[in-house]
Amino acid sequence: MSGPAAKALRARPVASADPPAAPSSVTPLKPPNRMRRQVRRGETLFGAGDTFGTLFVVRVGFFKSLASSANGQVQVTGFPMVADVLGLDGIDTGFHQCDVVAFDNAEVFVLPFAECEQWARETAHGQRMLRRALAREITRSHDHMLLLSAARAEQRVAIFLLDMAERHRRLGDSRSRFALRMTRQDIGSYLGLQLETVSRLLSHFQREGFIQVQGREIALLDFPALWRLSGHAPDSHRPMVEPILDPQGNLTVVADGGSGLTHM
Amino acid sequence: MSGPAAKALRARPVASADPPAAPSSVTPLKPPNRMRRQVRRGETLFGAGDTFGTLFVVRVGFFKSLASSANGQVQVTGFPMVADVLGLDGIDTGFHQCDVVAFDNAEVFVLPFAECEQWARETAHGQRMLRRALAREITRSHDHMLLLSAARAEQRVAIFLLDMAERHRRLGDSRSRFALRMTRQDIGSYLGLQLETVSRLLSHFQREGFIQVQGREIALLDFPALWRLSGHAPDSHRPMVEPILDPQGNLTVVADGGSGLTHM
DNA sequence: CGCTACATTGATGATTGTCAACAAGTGTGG
DNA sequence: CCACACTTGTTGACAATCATCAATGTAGCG
Repeated sequence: MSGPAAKALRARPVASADPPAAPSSVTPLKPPNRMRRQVRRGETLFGAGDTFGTLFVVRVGFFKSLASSANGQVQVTGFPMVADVLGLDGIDTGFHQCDVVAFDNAEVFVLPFAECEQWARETAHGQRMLRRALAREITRSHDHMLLLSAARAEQRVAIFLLDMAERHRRLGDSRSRFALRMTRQDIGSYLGLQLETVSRLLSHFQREGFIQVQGREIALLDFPALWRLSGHAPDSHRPMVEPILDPQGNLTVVADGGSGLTHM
Repeated sequence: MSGPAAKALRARPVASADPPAAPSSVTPLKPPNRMRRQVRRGETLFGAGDTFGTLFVVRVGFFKSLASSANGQVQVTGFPMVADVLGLDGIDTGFHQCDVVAFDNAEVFVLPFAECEQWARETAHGQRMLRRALAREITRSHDHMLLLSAARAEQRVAIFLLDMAERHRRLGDSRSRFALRMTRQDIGSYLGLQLETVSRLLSHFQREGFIQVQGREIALLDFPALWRLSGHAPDSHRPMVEPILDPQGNLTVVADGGSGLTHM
């Protein structure tokens, strides 16, 4: 799967870059727009047990990631969407730990991990990007653990809705009207609740006038009320650092020397 | 709070190591045994909001790590013990997200992060170690999320006991008799339960003859029963890759050229 | 010795899971 | 085009788990 650069690079861990000589001192990650992959609705991008070789960045579409425990239980661990990084869970063991499934027809950038490693080795920026992608996953998990152990169902659903709203806002969509791509069961699994509980609470929120639901179409009508239910402050979302996709949907890959030049 | 090395290193992120020049072409991580730090019982190794500058590896002692949410809730996210890596949560933002508190008088290796970065940049092994430390944290979080959302109280406590047993075994202690360092409340917080529930279940397990409890002294008497309760297979623990401490309690830092030489 | 923190146990109730019925939407094939 | 199966979502009734409140016991520590 990884390009021809892969094995050549693994062999010589440090050293100067080898293939077509780079114009500047540092080879950028690659022309990323060439390396894409289509994933059709319902298809898995990768599955638990697959050998790990590449990272992915979502370019179009929505996904769910599923972790399964030793005893065979399956849980939704996240809903990756545009600009999210996928595949980090495979770095540790060399095999993916999660299934990642597309809700829609989707498209991802494919980043052979060997190239990412090289990039990280040769540029301070690359190193930072890779590390942050990993570290952000950690903080995200911690946040979610807190939700799962310390919040009541009402809080969880409110937090979920606000999180989805915030993520849509960041992508330039409306934060108050959007379509959920996942089923109530997916939401329940993600939040550690039964699907009936999710459904009931959505109905309840609607009766109270906080939201409007019709199937998977959601409109958030009363953010202050949802914030109150969630127990969080209005601005309590973690800051976004160094977005991975530019507004045009291209990968931002920054060379080392310059101070923030965006490559494409 | 972090030692004197911290700010000096933050200032010069890359560059060659500063103190005594390294003999070989690749500077090993450092003479690690010199960089240690004592933490007294009840002291915090670092706290949420502290500027991140160093990683730590536990050499002696037991800790708890605490995450706090935006709304002020606090949860125990883990019980680091010997050979565990601490401080990874600060990489993302540059500030620590957790408090880490010592249960006993403890001692940690101090790894200035700038040196870790350099090590990771210059050696394939270093890169792998850092990445794996991060990635393992991710898989650990996923496992814990599964526990928090999908397991019943009885399961959670059984899993907790088996996990503690396994970790003690790996450190060369008895896996069937050990002392819990944390309070019932800490356990409850970690497992997403109330302290009374933990206490009740421990008593219950004892009545059934699965364990023997007296305060914090625990003896596991019937592993098959606990495995059954936990819903896991006997061997369901993730494999250990490349231990960070050797049997003598020294950091294993491997230079790039050799194929597994242990430094000290 | 008494204070304090920690642990155990019981009684009670709230939250949420479970079971079940039904409605609405979607796609398939006759 | 309609009947049909199938998935998803909603709502209700009920039960179980676990949290809460409270009382008591115990161990460490000045």
